[in-house]
Parts: sequence; C-alpha cells; structure tokens
Amino acid sequence: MADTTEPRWLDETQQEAWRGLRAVMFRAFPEMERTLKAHDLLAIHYHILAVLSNAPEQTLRLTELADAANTSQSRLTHRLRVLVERGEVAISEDPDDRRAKNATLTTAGRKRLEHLTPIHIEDVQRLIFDPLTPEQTKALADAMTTIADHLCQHPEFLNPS
Amino acid sequence: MADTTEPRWLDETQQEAWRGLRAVMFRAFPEMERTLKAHDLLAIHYHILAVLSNAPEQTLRLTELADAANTSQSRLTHRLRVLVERGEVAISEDPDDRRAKNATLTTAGRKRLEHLTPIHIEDVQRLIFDPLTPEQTKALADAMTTIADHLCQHPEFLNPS
DNA sequence: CCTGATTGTTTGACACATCAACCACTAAGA
DNA sequence: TCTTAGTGGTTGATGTGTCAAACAATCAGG
Repeated sequence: MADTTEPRWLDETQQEAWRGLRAVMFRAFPEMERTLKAHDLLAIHYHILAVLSNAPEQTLRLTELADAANTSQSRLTHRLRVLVERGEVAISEDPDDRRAKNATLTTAGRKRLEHLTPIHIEDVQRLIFDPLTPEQTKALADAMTTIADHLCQHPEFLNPS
Repeated sequence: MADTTEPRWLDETQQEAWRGLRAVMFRAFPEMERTLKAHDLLAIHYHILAVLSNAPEQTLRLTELADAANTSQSRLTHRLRVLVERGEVAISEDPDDRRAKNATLTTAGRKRLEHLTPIHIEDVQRLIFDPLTPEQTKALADAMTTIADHLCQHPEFLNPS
C-alpha cells in the first residue's frame, strides 16, 4: 500500500549542502584515488595501512579493521590479499577464538605508509581544506562528526548490512 | 629528486572533519545506492534523470550532463545505454555540431524520477540531515559549497582529467 | 583548401565492488 | 552432548568503473 505521507523535500540550504557533498564525493575522492593508484595502491589499501598503524600493537581483528576502514568484510578480504602478498600486512590466527584472525602492519607496510602519507595528506589539504577558513573547517568537523556518529550509532538504519 | 619540504599534516580539527567525511562517504552513499538498486537503478542513473529534469527543455548536451552529474563521459555513455533502452532518456544528434548529442528526459523517465525522488530524498534526510541542527546544516552548506566551487573552478588541480 | 590540433563521444579490456552462499568455529539451551 | 543460532571470515559470479585508444567532426593557421 502506498505511503501517503508528504515527502520531506530538501530546503534551499539542504540542497546546497547536498550538491556540495556530491561534488566532493565524486570529484575529490576519485582524484585522491588516482594519485594513490600512481603509487600502485588503492585508497582502501592506504586506509587499511593507516588504520593498522594507529592500532595498539599495530594489530587489529579483521572485523574491527573492516569497520575502522569503513568497508565490508568481503571487500577487506579481497583487498587484503594484495597487501599480504606484498608483505606489508601479516595475518595471524587469534589464539582465543579460532574463527578470528588478526592483521598486523609489518615493517615493510610501515615504510610504505610513511612514504605515502605526505603525498596523500597533500591531496587532502589541496582538495578539501585549502579553500576553507579555520572557522569553516571547525564547522565542517562539527557537522561531519555529528552525521558520522549518527550513522555509526544507528547501524539498524542501514539495509541488509 | 626528493621533495624536502615538510608535509602539511592535518591538525586535530582537520582530522575530525576528514574522518567524518570518509565515514559519510563510505557508509551513507553506499546505503543510498542500495535503496536505489532495490528499484533497479544505480545512483548515477538517478542523478542523470534528476539533472535532466532541471535542464531547460529537459535536455542537455552529453558533456554538460556528465559534468552536472559529476561523472566521466565514458561512464555516462555506459550507464546511459540502460536508460535509453528503457525509454527513459532519448538521445538526439545536435543540429549545430554533428559531433555532439543531446539527451532528453522522456515522459517515462519523468514518471520514473517522480516515483523515485521521495524515496531517495527520504534516505538523504535520514542519513545526512536528520541529526543536524539548522545552524549545522547552514554551516555544512557553506563549507561544502566553498570546497565544491574550488574544485570546479580549478580543474587543473585534477590529474589527467 | 590542407594540415594538425582539439572537441565530443564511444568502445573494449581489465580491475574492482557487491552480494549471496558458504565453511568453520563458538555459544546457549535443553 | 546434541541442537540450533549466531559470529568471523572467505569465495566466486556478476555487474560496474576506469583508463587508454579510437573515431568522427570542427576549428585555426598557413
């Protein structure tokens, strides 16, 4: 049966915000991806390395890694293969739960990350933050954090997941 | 030769903003895509229809359409095929420039869009705007517009393009 | 008019993302 | 300890995005 409630149309401000978000999403992110690709890495590869480097012992359970890298487990498995083959990440069985595995950043992985980080950060500054005043940056952080928290705290909002 | 200038590290606020942007990018957008997919449409298909519906005569040159939909021409060609097959978009040769083609929204396409828009808008509200105060929304629009303008006005910032 | 450069669009090969189905293991209840 | 449900992770088929290369039409110079 059809939903007869009136659609919640976007107001002027929301339309602006939404247009801008899409432009950033579909222009800035692919651009960063291209830069990383020139160094034989996908953005997701980079983020896997980055997330691991911030983890205690440089190690994370795969499920946590997938979550922290904003990706699905299946995608993580697929992309991780390359990093393991290159010796930049090592996988080990978890002693406490034999279903689980842990991923650890290797020395080679760390080296790779340290080399790439300045390059990637420069893209982020150039494409995202350069045009913003400090006040705009602060406001952006505030809004994005609010949205992100809402997304993560209400996973039931997401479809099959 | 190595670049010896110090990398422009992200400060605390920038890191927050960047983390949030990535979370939204990699959680909210795919979620919207899933909703549209349940209606046999990719997000890009939806946006093609939406952009056309706002164009004068519901018609746009393919290059302009690609730009307005934040996508590459090649991707546009590929995805347009489906919409043309379904009779939701019509392609016609441009009389003035025989290289060019124009895309027009058909009645069927318009119907399709009108049906889908409330569904998609609801996702946008739910996943993006619901947790924000009007002030946060305004600030978000301001920041995103600034970034997006900067991106579009400096296409030379983008790689091969 | 030629010529070369540029613009508008299409094509095909390949790599990647997605999803559902799957296997292995753990946990909770009877 | 059997059973069933749930969790952690992997797999493979399928469709999509990307890129470089192509093509055709126009434009600018000589």
